Amino acid sequence: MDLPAARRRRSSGRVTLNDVAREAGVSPITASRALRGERGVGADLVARVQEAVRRLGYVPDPAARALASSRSTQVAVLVPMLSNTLFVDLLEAVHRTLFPAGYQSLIGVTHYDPDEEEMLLRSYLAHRPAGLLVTGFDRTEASRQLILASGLPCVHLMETTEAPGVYCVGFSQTEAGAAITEHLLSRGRRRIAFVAAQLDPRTMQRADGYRRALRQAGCYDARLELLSPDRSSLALGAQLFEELLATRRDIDAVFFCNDDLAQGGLLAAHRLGIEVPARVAVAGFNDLDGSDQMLPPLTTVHTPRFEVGEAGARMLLQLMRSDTPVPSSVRLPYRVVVRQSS
Amino acid sequence: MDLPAARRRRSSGRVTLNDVAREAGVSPITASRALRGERGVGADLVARVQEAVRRLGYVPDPAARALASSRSTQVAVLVPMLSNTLFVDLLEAVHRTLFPAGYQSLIGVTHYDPDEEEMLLRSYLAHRPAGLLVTGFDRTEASRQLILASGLPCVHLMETTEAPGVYCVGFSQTEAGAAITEHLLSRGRRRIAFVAAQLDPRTMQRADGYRRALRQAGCYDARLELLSPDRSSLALGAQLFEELLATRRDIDAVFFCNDDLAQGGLLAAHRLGIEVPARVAVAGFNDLDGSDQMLPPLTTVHTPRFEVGEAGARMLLQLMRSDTPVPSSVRLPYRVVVRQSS
DNA sequence: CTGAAAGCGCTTACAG
DNA sequence: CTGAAAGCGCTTACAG
Repeated sequence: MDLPAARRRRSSGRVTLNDVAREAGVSPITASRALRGERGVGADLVARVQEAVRRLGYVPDPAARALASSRSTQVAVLVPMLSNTLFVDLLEAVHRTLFPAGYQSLIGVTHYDPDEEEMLLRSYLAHRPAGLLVTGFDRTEASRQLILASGLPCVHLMETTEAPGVYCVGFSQTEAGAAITEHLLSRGRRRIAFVAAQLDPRTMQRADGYRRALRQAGCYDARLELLSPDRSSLALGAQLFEELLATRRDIDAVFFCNDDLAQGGLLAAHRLGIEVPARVAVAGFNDLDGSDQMLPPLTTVHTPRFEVGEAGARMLLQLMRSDTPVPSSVRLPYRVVVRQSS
Repeated sequence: MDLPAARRRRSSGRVTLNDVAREAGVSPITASRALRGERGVGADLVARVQEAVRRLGYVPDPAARALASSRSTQVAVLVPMLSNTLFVDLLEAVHRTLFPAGYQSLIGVTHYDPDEEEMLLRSYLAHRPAGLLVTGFDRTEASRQLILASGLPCVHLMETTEAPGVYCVGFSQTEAGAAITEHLLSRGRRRIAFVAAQLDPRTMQRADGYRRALRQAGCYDARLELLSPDRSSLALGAQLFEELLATRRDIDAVFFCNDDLAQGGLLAAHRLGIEVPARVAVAGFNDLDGSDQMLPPLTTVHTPRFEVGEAGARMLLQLMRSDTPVPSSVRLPYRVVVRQSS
């Protein structure tokens, strides 16, 4: 054991593919192919390899695999913010779909900042992920180039486009915004305010839907929009609702761009003694936890984030297998949930 | 270019450490050392290497690094559930501390299931993380062994122990549970109910604190505990509150083990026309988003999850540098936040 | 303080 | 359908 070769060993005692191959009486290449389910390997050999794996307790080394194949089993998933529970649900669905297929989610939170997204992208791309899941289409030109140059399969979540070669799963934020506005119109409301925070692209698409619906009804009034770049929260919703009521006294409805704001607005209405929906109807967006518990229960749009996460992950799985998903753009249904606040 | 050697090339065109070394006129080993800030490299050489890195746009390959050093720059972080925004805050603080130091968080969600934690641990350990951040101490024996056998630095979050060799940052869930109960006692309440969901270890520690405080005051009554193994949510809080009021009519206060339950309870009280705090005082735990907006604003315990995340990540950073953190167990302060619900 | 050699544990590309 | 050789891009261990 004092041979130079032995002294140079750095072996960690880890069970390697070589050990498995020897145990199964095949070559390492065959063992590798058998493990990865590459077809063209005899069924008997596959069985022998799997048995050897079980007996030895072999665990493949992702680092070695990534180095040799220049592709890991990690999928980078970029979302704006976890305090918006919408994205927690999305991640949950992504994880449930990807993990059983052998992929880990490498979660990145961009805080709605394109520059931060670009930085995360650089960092994660170095890890040779097997694929990319990103939120929406709004990013820096450099980010776009990074994604393109990586040549990695990439699926865009939450929004859709028909641009060729772009894979995406989402729903129409604009139409959903219009739908909830039309619901308020159908209740006889005419002075419908729009209150938004964060002002990210999807929020502004909802704003577009709101505007379109009101213009169509001949009720649009730009002064009824209250937009704040601050982070969305119940407290901000309450504050904006108060501000709205103090400055636009004739409104008869409010569409909040997210349920947390709407919940805050509803609580503020209580505090101010403003009757909902008698005096003002209130609607939210996303159908988050607690909205059905509010007083009165909140009318909102139930968005298919679980479905988006699952379908998006499935599409990515196809791309990673070099299959071509058809269609490349999937638009999922949302649902207006009418409760007592409108 | 038709030499056998050339035909076998798989080069991805990637800029490698070799390129950097050549550009800087040093050996790859020296370049490697200079990049990792290993001391014992001449300052002039370090500068030349860094200049070459900049010029070539070199990005180190984490897979190759992990394979060669059997250590990656990823830190596995295991939390129970992201729908409890407590853990979103924790992760945020962890990421803010680890990322600038060159580490990525590999987030794993256990869903409060020790078996799922074990599975995630196996999967993540294969990735040779540089360190481990786990929630609490309650896990399978196999998980414990996996962590031990990995030899990786590991910091436990949210709870503390004085057991030697165990690194942890948290606060006393038991004392915090006792403190909020004592606050209710100090308000003259004597029939104080305890309502809990999920029933994870930390929830049960809060229950212990509740019991201890009430026993000390001679007010403990086991029938005032309402424990549900279901997932915590506003809806469940509302339901449990109704159940409590229907079956324990003489209570004068409720301590909910988490703010989401308490918020649901407060909303249920409104619906039922039960005055808070006149008829029943209500207290929560964690001080989550919206608790200050409730009607009335919720009395709760503000828990130091940002601080736990940051201090825990810092401690892990020390361990990964092979420093020995002193002390090995850090107990952070919580704060009883008295609002109008009590 | 710097370097030449070997190796980490896989997979790719070629051959048969 | 199976395999021997080379290589992925780093770092470790040894030497000077």
